[in-house]
Amino acid sequence: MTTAHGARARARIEVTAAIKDEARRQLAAEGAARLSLRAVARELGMVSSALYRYFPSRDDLLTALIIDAYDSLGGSAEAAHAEAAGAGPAQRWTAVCEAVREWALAHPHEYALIYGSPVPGYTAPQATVPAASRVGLLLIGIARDAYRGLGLARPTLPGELRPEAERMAADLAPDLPPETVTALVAAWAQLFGLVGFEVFGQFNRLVEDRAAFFRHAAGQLAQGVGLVYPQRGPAA
Amino acid sequence: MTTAHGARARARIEVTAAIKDEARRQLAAEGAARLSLRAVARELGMVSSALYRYFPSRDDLLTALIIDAYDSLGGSAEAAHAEAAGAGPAQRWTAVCEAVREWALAHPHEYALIYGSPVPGYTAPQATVPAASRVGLLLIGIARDAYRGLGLARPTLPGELRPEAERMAADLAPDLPPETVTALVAAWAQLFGLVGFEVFGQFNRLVEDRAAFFRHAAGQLAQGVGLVYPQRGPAA
DNA sequence: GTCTATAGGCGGATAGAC
DNA sequence: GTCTATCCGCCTATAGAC
Repeated sequence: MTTAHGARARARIEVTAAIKDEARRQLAAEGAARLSLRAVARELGMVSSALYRYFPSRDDLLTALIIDAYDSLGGSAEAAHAEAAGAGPAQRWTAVCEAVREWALAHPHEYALIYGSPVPGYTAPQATVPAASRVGLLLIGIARDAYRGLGLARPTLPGELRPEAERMAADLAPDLPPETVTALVAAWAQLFGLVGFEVFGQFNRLVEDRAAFFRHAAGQLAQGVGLVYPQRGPAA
Repeated sequence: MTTAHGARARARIEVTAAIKDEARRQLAAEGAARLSLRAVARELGMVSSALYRYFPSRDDLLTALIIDAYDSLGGSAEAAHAEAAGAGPAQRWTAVCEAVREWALAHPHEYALIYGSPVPGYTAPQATVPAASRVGLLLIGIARDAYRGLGLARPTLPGELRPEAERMAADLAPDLPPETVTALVAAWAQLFGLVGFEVFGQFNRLVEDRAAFFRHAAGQLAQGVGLVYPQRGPAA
């Protein structure tokens, strides 16, 4: 019984994975807006109606792909952060940014799925939120470490923005100065601006040494957040 | 003869405009990837084959929409810049950034068309380049004015990036310091990161007073470029 | 869980009459 | 420039047999 159940469960997992893999391939060829259950089934040698046993609709497949993409990106970023564990906040910041960039360049279509144009007619369910938050939480954590270690400069803030800054801080990181939280949110958006421009080709014929350009820009972002005291950790 | 020609030419222009208008409406409903000549024709009470007299293919219609979008955005930005003509570089910078943001919020689907995910299978022809460059040229012009008026701080640049910076400067603005050109390109990408996050909904439940948030962030971008001496112009 | 069959659509693009 | 007709393809989703 358990064996049979186990085998069935295993088969289900494998087929589900195969469907998602093929769907990802199609994401590259057709884009999320034209992702088609039928085409996925055809490519897998299945019949389209069989897929409905795994994903009740096209949108559910899309949701699964989105969560996978966020988790894949989040995992890469967390791994890079863990590898830089001994370094100072500025280095760890840059390590995370570079991991985001590298993941995006390696998975442009999944990047487009999560940070590109929304798919018309589709709205991501709340179930995507935890996975989507991972990179942001990582960046907040780096700022928090710097703050606790007094390695954080406090950015300036116009009075006009103070109420909003306090609201954001209460929501995202009540233990950090509102100025820092505001700068973090801005840097987060700007990071994906840099990455998106590169992935989507806006830097074509404009920036050649994109790795060096990005490294510098990411460092400037760290500075904007206030991570200005690069504390060398134990020897690498 | 000339009258007949004129009438025909006028009719052609009007129908072309109607096709593009309807196509823009569909962009909102379906997205660029699913833009369909047939659906446009249906909505206009035409027959699909008639559209081919105006646009030889779906991609040509897409190209026309892209150029229109870039021109619309560029025009808005240029108008905002002209209105701020008397102000200092930092104010003019912020005016242009805010015009970009407002245009994007007013035309989210056209924004997605030009700065969102690329449409799979479509590559924009060189004909889009001049329209696409307008905002960038405006930003370069502001920095140039500041530079000529000695109102420009020179950003720092790591040695690693110097060759690339010099290459970019030679391409984009040989009269400006390479450090400035590099900072400009980064700020340009970051500007669209901020705008994109807002337009595509990444700030939902996160940033509430988005206008104030953006104004501040745009000002920080200006500072990163070196536009730090706000010279008040003649009274507004 | 997979199959066939079916309903009820949709698309790009072309030929050839008018 | 617009029409009809046509080629040949595509899609989501369901019913019901096995």
